[in-house]
Amino acid sequence: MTNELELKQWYQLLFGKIDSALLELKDYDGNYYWDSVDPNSLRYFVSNIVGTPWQNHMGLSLLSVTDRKLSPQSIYNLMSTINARLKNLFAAAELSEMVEFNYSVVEKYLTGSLMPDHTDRQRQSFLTAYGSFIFNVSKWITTQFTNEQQSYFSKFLFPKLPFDNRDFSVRTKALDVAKETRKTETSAVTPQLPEIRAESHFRWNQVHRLRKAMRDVLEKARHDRITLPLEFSYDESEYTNERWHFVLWDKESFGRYYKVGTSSENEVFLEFVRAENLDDGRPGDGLWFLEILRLRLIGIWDQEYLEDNERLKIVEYLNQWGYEDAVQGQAPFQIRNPGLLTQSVFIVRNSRKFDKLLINLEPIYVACTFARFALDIITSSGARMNELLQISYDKNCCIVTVDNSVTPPSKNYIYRLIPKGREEEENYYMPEEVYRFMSDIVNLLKESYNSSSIPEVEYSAATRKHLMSKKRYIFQYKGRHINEFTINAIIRFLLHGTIIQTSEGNQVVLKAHLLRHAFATHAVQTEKIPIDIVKSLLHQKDISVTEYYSAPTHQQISDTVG
DNA sequence: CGATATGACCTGATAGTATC
DNA sequence: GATACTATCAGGTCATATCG
Repeated sequence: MTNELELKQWYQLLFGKIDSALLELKDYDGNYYWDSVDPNSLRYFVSNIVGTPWQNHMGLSLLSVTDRKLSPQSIYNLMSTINARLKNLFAAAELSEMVEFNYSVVEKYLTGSLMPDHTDRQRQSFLTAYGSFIFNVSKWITTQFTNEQQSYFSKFLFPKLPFDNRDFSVRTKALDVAKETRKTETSAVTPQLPEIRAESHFRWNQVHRLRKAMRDVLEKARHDRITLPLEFSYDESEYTNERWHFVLWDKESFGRYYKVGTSSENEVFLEFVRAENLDDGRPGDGLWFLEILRLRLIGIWDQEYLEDNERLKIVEYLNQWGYEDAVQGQAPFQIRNPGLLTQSVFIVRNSRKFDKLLINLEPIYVACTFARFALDIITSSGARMNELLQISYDKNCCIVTVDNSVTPPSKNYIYRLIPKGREEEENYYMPEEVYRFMSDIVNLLKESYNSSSIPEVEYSAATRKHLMSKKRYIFQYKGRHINEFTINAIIRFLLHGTIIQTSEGNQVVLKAHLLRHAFATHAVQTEKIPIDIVKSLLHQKDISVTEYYSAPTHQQISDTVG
């Protein structure tokens, strides 16, 4: 018996640290409660909570919310919120034991006399999370345990508070403010939704053509046995009416020419030389992202070696595009997937060193491709981030049905994805174009994997990960599922420089969820789709949520009046 | 080795929504 | 309509890779 226990990882981690009765607690069927604790939460518990005065309180709460089947993400959020706050509170009020912790401390915090620099929203979040723990534990303990157990564990109950959220109006206030912000931002994006999609296609085409031009040159060079570097230019006439000049390098030739070395693979890359207007020969703008490269904004740009004036210049530039926290080092184009956007050490260092505009095109092309795909899906279906990420290349997810009741028969293109709050797949209808572009991505992936199939990868987002198995997710690269952080970064990259302003003239920072709001508003107000249809398109259960989403924007109201 | 660039993993705030 | 839960989004820190 003891042996069985000692084999368990949680037992090894917690033995001798937390209360032993709590550690060995079992349910009616004789299963240990700690067995079902989510690994992520267990890790957090071990590294952050063990050793604190509230470790047993938190442990009991953790078991209760786990047994009551809250989602792993919720549990993690609750636990980390409360833990962070208790840490602050104990330090600020100089407490050392749980018995000293009572409602007066919390009251001081909630009224702002303790830790005045915290926001109302933080105070309110703590109260909500704390209340949730108390609620769950008290409900759980009275239904699951004998009287003796109840009285034993009562010493591990967080003290009840004589007030709840209703006593503090901060929540409603905070929510109203947030809603209003969201509303003005949606208002700015909605009228531009078609343009956003068009712009993303246009820019993707630009990069696509550049990649093709580069590959042609490379092919020719190899065929004719010409050594790099090699200058080339081509005309970008579709919109820009410019001729762009580049030099094709590889690391070896660049290294020889500039006397620098590399220990990594010999890859080709581009140097952007100049753009000229085809009519009058004046300098042109070139690609939309050149300034991002010039300022080295991909990834974490706020490095220690930056001179003050360089830093100032970047902050100003980012502020101009709506990144208000730039001064704190906000990194809008930081991605969290290798192989996307990131230019490589060689490129970045040498760009800086020789003041050249060097471009590692493939990571940019890949990023733009996924960004375009994501934008297509969100702007045509209003899908959430988590739904987007679920799209996989297999017959259970991608379904095409034929409707024979009309002539000629029409096809429906459907993704089967699990929406928020549910456990079964539902239908997401897509335009045919989305499906067509998906096969381009599949080809890109096959090429990059150098294989006739694409591999199954682990689901990346922590939220709902427990529902998602390893699959051939479309949003993947280099053997990894692309995560939500990356998606937002590449969307911002692809649409960078698109002017989207609120009525007050503030530049809006795009993110996936904002586009969902814009989609709903656009569908109801402009496309005149009935609200109950929009509700089902968005996979919402409650029509009042859809109504809030799709209420007319300020812009549309003023258009009507004007 | 030192400096810079990138990656992996952890933490936590805040927005959104299903449900009571 | 409020609450309780669930999702999105972002920042921090430390480890590792790259190159002089």
